[in-house]
Amino acid sequence: MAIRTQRTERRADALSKARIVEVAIEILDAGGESALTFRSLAARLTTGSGAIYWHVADKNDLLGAAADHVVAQLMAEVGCGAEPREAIRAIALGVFDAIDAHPWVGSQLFREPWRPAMLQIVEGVGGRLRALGIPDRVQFDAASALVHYILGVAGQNAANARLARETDRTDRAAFLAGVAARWAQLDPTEHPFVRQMATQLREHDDRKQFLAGVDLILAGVETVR
Amino acid sequence: MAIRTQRTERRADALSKARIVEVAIEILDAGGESALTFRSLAARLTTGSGAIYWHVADKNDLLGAAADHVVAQLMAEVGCGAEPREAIRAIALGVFDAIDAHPWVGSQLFREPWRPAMLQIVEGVGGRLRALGIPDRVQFDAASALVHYILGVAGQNAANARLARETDRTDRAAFLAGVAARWAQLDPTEHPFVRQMATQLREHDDRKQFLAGVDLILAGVETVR
DNA sequence: ACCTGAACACCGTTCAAGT
DNA sequence: ACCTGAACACCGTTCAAGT
Repeated sequence: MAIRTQRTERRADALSKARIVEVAIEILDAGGESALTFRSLAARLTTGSGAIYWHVADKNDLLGAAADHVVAQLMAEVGCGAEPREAIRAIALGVFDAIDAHPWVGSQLFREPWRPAMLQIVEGVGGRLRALGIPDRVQFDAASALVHYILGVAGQNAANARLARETDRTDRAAFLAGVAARWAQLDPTEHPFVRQMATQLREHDDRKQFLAGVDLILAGVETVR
Repeated sequence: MAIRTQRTERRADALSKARIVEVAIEILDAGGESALTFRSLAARLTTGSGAIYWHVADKNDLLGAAADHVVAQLMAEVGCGAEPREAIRAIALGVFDAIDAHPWVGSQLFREPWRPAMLQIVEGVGGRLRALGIPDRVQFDAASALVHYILGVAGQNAANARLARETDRTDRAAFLAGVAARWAQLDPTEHPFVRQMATQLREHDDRKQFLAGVDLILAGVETVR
């Protein structure tokens, strides 16, 4: 029974929360939120599904830790630019691009506002607003507005990515073109604006439009300075 | 076997999509997203779980239809105020209050941007922006910014409500106080802004802050007019 | 045409049993 | 201390069978 004893021998790469999160991110990136199950994760880690619970409280904790890891990495890459406005833009774009690469993060950011992911984003944006030297009251309103706007786009992109996967229109441009086509067919008297927006949606750069929204809020902040 | 024949007799209130959605909303409001299952729904409708599939494609369709119903009602109540800026504020507050009453709607708004719920919000906001007579380009950026901001707050409130239910801190004020307490205990050198924000969070009116965000974006729009 | 409810193929989570 | 994997209590969805 040499095979048997070898099988149960202690593995070289012992299980750890870091390793579990790492593999979880790989599964999420490859197959979306529905692909991550304790069974698929255990199979990839060549262990039992129950073993994961020794390192992770539950699935919520696992998803939260995975999102924290992605956001921590992105915030480290953003660094601390000199000019506050530019730094805020960099953070916003960093989150946008991170959700583009890991769509499932978008829906995770909302859960548990005391998690590192959310705290880092709020601190990153709010700290730069404080550096702008605007009144306290405005600081909090502006930080809240910017973070909620970023979350909103993140959540929408996450949902779109899920739908794109289901429809087999893998890339974002093709998916948005599909949405535009639907919008364009709406009743002109009931939805004149959405119809007009559809033509824009077909050829627009949504990353650029995202940044335009950030600038719009920042411009509003200057107003009440 | 009189009982048996009576049991299988056709009910007075026949099943319909409208009736299914109505009861689904009741369950969602009472017990949150996790309370709605085809089994619980079938029990409340005194029918088999399979019967629901005759009127509804799947759970996604059911949740979407429920959210559409709530949003349609709220948009009807908002009406069409004279001044565009006031109308946008009214729509935003309408969505905010609707999610306060039906938190599960918050996470549903993201899914399928061609659903009536999303279309009505985009049209409502965008149409009023057009009435302001600003350039096309700015109109679309502003509509995108406003809708994504509203969605972001909606999603966050939905997540908070779910957490509040799990923690038994049913009302929003108590939940936010709990978040504030956590934030206040953070490391002052790592999270100076979030710590300062915590004291604000404890006693602030988040409905008012939500409106302040809308005004901030509208002020930004005036800038590029 | 519409409804019934058992059956199927999954989940997350637990836990006695192992090393 | 850490891992294993069967078992439990659920899900959404399907579908033969009924009226």
